[in-house]
Amino acid sequence: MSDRDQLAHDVLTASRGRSGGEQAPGGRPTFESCVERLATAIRLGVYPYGSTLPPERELAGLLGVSRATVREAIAALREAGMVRTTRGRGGGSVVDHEPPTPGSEPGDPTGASALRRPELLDALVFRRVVEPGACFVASTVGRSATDLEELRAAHERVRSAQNPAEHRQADSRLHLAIAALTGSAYLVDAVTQVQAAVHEMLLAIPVLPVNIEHSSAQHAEIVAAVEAREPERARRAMEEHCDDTAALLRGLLR
Amino acid sequence: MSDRDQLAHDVLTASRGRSGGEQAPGGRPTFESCVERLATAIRLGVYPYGSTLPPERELAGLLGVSRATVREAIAALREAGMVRTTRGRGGGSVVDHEPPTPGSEPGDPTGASALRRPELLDALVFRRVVEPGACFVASTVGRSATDLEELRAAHERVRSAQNPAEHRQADSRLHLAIAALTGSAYLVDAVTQVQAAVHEMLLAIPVLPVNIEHSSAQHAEIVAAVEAREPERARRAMEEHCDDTAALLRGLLR
DNA sequence: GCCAAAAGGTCTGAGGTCTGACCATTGACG
DNA sequence: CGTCAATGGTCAGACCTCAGACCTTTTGGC
Repeated sequence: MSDRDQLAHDVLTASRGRSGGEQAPGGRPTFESCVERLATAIRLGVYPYGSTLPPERELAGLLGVSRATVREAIAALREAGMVRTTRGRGGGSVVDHEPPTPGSEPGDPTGASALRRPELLDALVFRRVVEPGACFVASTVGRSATDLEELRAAHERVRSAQNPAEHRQADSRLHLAIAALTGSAYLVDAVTQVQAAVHEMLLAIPVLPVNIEHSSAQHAEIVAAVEAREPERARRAMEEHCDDTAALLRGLLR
Repeated sequence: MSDRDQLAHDVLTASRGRSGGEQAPGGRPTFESCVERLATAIRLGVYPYGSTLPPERELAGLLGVSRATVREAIAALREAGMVRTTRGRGGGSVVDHEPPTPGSEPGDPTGASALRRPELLDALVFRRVVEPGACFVASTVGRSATDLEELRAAHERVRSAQNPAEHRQADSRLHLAIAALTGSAYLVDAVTQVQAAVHEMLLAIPVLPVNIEHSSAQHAEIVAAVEAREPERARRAMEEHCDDTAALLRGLLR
């Protein structure tokens, strides 16, 4: 199993969306959580645009559900325009470019997420703990050459992103790559959750080029510290990165 | 909703046991996760010995499942000897003293948990990130007087514990109380997970009085730092505490 | 060009879970 | 001392999910 597959496994295994504690009363938690986990994995760049999702039978194993449920989830993604499915050998579901605002609720996203705002702000607190911690651990544990390769590739993808959407996805992917360096499924799970929340928040605010530049400088420092195996420096750098992002989000979301 | 109820909500909402990614093929993930979450909440001292669990209808809401499933889960706990159930007004399920080794599998726990050892060791890594982070946050955010009262009460319970089992439970409760200080459901969730893992590991090794003494000194320092609102000091103290516990566990579990 | 492998598409019976209502028991309160 | 509200106990129908086999389509390799 390659590193990418391992990361995919961890991300797909990540806790279902914290919908406030209670599950949907409709009575179909499994199907909905599958849709959410797959959509999150795609949005966070685990399966980039144009790539092919694993076969349904494999996804069923990764997600821990039956193939029938996976199929329903993929059908939902297909209806949402996130994937295209073809049959036969070499076929599968390829990730399509996400439409601008395909949201199931046509209402404005800010209004819809008003109920989730406390949870999203909580995610920022959690992130300030988890991501710097992941940087610290990533700077101490032994990591394979392929792991480091993944890290550099993810960093490069962030720097060469052509548009905000691409940058956003590559950014998430970089943060996940750092977490994956630790080899801790718990940490990857936690970072997946916070990145999903951050992603959702960033979609709701305007992204300025100055923000991206600032972010890129911090990314460089973080990656350098992790590669140099300097735990304290890596943690500090990620703390600053989280603080700045959090300040931006807290300011623009209120 | 009181602080205690809020904590109960967070703990019960915590992610289901990370059974390695895949769910039990038997096909009853919900029921089993209910049993595990309730048992964890009891073991971690959210519902101390002799206290009464919330009514079934309320638990159903907290756990996000139907009352029928809650009833099955409580029935399982009853068969395991963890609770006693009485009917009528003022009745309910009261937490009974846990029998020494009621485990569903009569096999030795070490052998049974051999498969989970990588996950348990991973929990130690995650803990080293999450608990110090919770201490840091708890030392920065505003906390209510009742929150601080909870903290002091939990600390006092640890110090006055009469036997190892009681000490173990009070210790978990103290760590949860610190996490609850942050007001972050994510952090409480994470600490719940790591405490459940730590609890499981500590049950498998002999506990020496010298370990408890060492631990108590660190607890005092941690609580003092949190109360004094010194984030760096609190984090550092908890890091040491986690490192020492981890060293003990890693040494005795291999 | 043929064929086997790889993928999605379909079906069926069994079993788990949810919703919602109703019954039975008991103690708190007037 | 009686009432009744709170609590556990029970049931039925609908829906969801699972497992596994089988079919259909497509393509890569011989």
